Amino acid sequence: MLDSVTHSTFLPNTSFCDPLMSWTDLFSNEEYYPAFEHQTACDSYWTSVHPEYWTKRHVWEWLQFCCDQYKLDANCISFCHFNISGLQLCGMTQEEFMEAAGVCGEYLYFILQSIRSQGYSFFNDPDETKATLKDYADSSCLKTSGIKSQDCHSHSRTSLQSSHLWEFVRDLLLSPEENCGILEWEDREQGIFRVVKSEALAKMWGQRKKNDRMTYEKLSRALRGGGNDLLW
DNA sequence: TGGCGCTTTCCTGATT
DNA sequence: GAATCAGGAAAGCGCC
Repeated sequence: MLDSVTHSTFLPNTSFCDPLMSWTDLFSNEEYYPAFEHQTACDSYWTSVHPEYWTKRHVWEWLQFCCDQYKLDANCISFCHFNISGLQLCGMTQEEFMEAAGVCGEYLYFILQSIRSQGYSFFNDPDETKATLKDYADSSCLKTSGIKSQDCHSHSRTSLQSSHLWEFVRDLLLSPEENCGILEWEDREQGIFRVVKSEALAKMWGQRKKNDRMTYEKLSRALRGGGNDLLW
């Protein structure tokens, strides 16, 4: 009852860039994206420009806006696919969006099309916009296999305060500084990871749940029961 | 308050 | 035979 290799569908878009890059990592790359203070959509320059004329930086600001505003899971997004200009972004098909952003791709595509059609008014009528997008998100999430509708709205970026086991494991994998060698990737592209320190993992999970009696046997049972088929 | 989803706990059987 | 792994079942818990 020790180390094991667990397979999940975690982080499907890992072919060309490090999926563990955080927004901080991305926006601290001043060569392409000079440091900027977070702005609301309405006081950002890119909101007043048609998407076709966005620069790469505008595209990334738009992505960040979408993640923040609509609670999209940034972990689903393959950021390297969006290192493109607005013109290239507008040329992407819905399928390409889904390839680049997984379960969020369809949603991002819808948002972009809304901005293209509505222009600046998209940001001027936030209530109506949110309602439209929420309706779309609900229907989109419902028909997206392997992900629960609440997940589309409830969890955003990496947080070690996650209450679900699969979030806890995901966050450990996404946080090497917290990982301490407890988990390590076997094949990151296929989402296969190894539990190196099973007892330590169980102890950490037990501490999280305030359960001194947690064991790896129980933890692994919970992983087998619900985590293996989840889309992370 | 009931339904639902997730986790915990205990158990059994298969495999090594 | 012991250790490990996998899964069934039921209860507990929190959330809506």
